[in-house]
Amino acid sequence: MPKNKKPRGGRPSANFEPRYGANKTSFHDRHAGGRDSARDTRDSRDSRGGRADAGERRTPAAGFDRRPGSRSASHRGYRPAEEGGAPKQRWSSQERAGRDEARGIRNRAESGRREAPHNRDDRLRYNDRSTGFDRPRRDDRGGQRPTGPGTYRDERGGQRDERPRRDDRGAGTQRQGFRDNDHRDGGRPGRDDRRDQRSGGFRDDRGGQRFSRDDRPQRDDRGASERPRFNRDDRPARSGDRTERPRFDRAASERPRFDRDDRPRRDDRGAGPRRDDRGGYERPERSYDADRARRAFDRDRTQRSIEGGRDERSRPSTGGAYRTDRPRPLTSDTRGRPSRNERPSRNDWNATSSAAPAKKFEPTDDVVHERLEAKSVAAVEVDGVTFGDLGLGSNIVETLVGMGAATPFPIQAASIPAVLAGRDVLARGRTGSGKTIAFGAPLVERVLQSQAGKRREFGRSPRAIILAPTRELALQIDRTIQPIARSVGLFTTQIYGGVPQGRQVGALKKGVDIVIGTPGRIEDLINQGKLDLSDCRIAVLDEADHMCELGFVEPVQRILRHTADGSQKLLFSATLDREVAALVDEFLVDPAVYEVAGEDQDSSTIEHRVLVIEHRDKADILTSLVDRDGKTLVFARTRAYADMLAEQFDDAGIPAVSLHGDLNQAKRTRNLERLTSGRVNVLVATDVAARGIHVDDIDLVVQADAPDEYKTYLHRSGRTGRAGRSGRVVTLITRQRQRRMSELLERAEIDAPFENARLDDDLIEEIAGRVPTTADLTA
DNA sequence: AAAAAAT
Repeated sequence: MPKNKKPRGGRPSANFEPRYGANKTSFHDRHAGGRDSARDTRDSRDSRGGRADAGERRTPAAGFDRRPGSRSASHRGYRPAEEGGAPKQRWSSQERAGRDEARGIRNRAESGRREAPHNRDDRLRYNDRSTGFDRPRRDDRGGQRPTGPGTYRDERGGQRDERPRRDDRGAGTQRQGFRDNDHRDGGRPGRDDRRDQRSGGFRDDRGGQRFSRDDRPQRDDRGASERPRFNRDDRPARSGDRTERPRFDRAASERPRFDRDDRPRRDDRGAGPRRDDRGGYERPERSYDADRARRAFDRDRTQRSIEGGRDERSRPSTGGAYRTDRPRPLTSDTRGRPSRNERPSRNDWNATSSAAPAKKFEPTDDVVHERLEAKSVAAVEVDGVTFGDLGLGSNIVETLVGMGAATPFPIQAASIPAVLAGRDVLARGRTGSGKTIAFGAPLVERVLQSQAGKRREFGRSPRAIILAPTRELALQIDRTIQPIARSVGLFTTQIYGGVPQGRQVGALKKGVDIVIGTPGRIEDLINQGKLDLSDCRIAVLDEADHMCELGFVEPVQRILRHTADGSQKLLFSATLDREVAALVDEFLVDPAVYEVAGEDQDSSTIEHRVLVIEHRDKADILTSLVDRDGKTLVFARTRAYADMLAEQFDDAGIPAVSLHGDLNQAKRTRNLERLTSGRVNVLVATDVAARGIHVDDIDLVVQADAPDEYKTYLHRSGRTGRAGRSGRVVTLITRQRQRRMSELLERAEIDAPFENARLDDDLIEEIAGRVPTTADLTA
C-alpha cells in the first residue's frame, strides 16, 4: 500500500480512471481554469463533483462561503480559524481523517492511518471493532458541534468538498457511461434549488444539471453552506404540505384499505375463517409492538396486507403454482404469516417456527412462503394520483418529475404509502415497472423525516442501506436515488467490491445517509469497523429473491442483523416468492405485500420466441441474429462463452463487448457503458446482467444458452421492453431441450412459439429485424 | 454456472 501511495499519486489516478481526466478536463475548463497537478491527482476522482474543486477554487475567490466546506482548502492551510474553537479542531481532525480516507490508498496505508497521531475518537471507534461504533461518542460529538450555523456550514462545506469524491467514485464507473453521475454532481449543489432544476437544468437530464449548476454558481456557493438549513426549513414548510398530506395520506392509507377490501373477497373465497383468527392474532401482535415500538416510524401498521393464507397454500410452493395464482388478477401471493402476529419477537418466531411448529398456524417452514398473498394494485386505482398524494415531500416530487416520473406507476403507488408508514414491505413488480423509485423515494422521505431537525453530522452513520446483487445494479440504483436524496440534502454512497476501499471509507467517515451496495464489500467494511449500521433504520433488498439464493442469503442476513433493532425492511423484486422465506421469517414483521394487477405476460410488451436449432449452426445463427440495428443483449451461461461470443461477433465485423464477473470492474463498467452509449450495439453477458440493469433501448434479447430457471428467463427478458416499450426475446435451444424449455416457459407463464430454424432461414432475418430481402451475409 | 470481498 505505502508504495502505492506515492507512485500512484501521480499516475495511478490516471490509470485508474482515465476517463476522469477527460471529463474532468472539460469540467474544469469550464469552471475554473486553474488546477494544479496535485489536485488533479488527488481530486481526479472528485473532479466531477467539482465540489472539491469548487471548494478549492473558491477558497481563493469566493472563498468564504465555501471556505468551511472545502476540506482540501483547509488542509492546505486554508484552514478556517473560526470562532467555535472546539468544533474547529474537531473538524480539522475529522476533516483530515476524511481526507486521508478519501485519499486512501495513495496517501497512506491502513495501518499507518490507524497509528497516525490524529487518530481521534472517531478513528478509534471506527477502527476498533471491539468498541464497535460508539454511538454515544458520536452523539456527544454532535452535541458539541451543534453550535452555530457557522459550524454547520463547515460541516456542510466539508462534506461537499468531499462529496465529489464519492460521486466520482461512483462516477468513476458511471461517469463515462452515465451522465447521470454528472447529473448528480451537478444536482448536488442545486439540491434545494428546485426551481433551477425545473427551470430546465434538471430536465436537461444529467448533463443539464451540471449546467444548471454552472448557471447558478452563487446559489450553490451560498446554498452550499446554508442549504442544509434551508432544507430543514423546507421540511417544516413541507410540513405545511404535509398538512395537506394528511389527506393524501388518508388517501394513501385508503389504498391499503382497498386492499383490505380485497381481502374480504379473498376471505370469501375461503380464507375467511382464517382471517378472523388473524384478526385475533393481530391484537396480540400489537401488544408486542413494544418490540416494534422501537420503530419509531411505524405507526401505521394498522393495515396489514398480509393474510395468512396458509390453508390456501395447499399448492406446492413451486413457482409454477405461485405463478398460476398470479395471473389471476390481483392477488397472488399470499404470504401467510399469521403466526407472526403471535410471536413475541421476530427472533423468537424464527426459533419457534423452525424448531417446532407449535402454533396453530404453524406453517411448516417451507410452506410458509409458498404463496404470498399480495394486495394488487390496479392501474386504475392510481390513475390521477400524484407522488405528492402518496406522501412524498415537494422536493422529492419535483425531483421525480425532473427525472421523468411525473406520476407514480402502480407499484410505486402501492408501496410508497406503506413504506412511509413504516411498514415492512414485500413488493413485486414486473421488470421495468419502476421498483427503484418505489422504494427509493419513500426511503429518502423517511430518512429525512427521521432526522428532521437534526443536523447531518460529520461522520454520522448511515440511516438506510440498499443491497443489490451486482455492482452494476448498485450503481444504477444510486444513479436513481442520489438525485432524490440530494434534493433534500441527504447523501448517498456506493459500497461495492472491485474497487479500492479508500474512497468508500472516506465517504463513510464524512458521513452519509444512505448506503447502496453489494453484500461482499459492505460486510467487509462492517467487519473492519468502518461501516456502522447500528443506526440504520431502513434496509432494502433489491432483487430480493436473488439475494436469498444459496450463498447469498447468509451475508445478507448477517448484514441485516447489523441494522438497528426493529429496522424497517423492504424487499423488492420482479420475481418474489417463497425463496425469500429465510429473510422474511427473520426480519419482516407484518409486511405489506404488493404486486401489480394484471402484470402477466399477456400485458407484456415483450414478444417471446424459441428457435430450435442444430447445435452446429448455433454460432452462425447467433452472429446473424446480432447483425442488426438496435441494441442487442446476448446472454451466455458462462463467462468464457460470453467472451468467446463477443470475440466471434467482433471478428465478424459486429462490434461487441462482454460483461461478466471475470472482468475487472473498470472493464465491466466500461463495457456496459459502451452499450448504453451506443458505441457498440451488442453486449454479451452472463447473468450478471440479467437483473435490474436498465439500458433504455435494448430491443432484442438473445439467449445463446437457455436459462435453467424460469425466473432467470423472466429477468433476462426483462432487459428489454422496459417501461412499456416493445421488445423481443429469442432463445436458442437444441431439439433435446424442447421439453425442458416448454416447462420453463410454462412456469414463467410465457407463451412462445417454438420454431425450427436453420442458418439461412428467413426466420433469422425476421427476428433480427432485417428485411428478408436483404441478402446480406453475416460474418 | 454465476455472483459477491480481497489477497
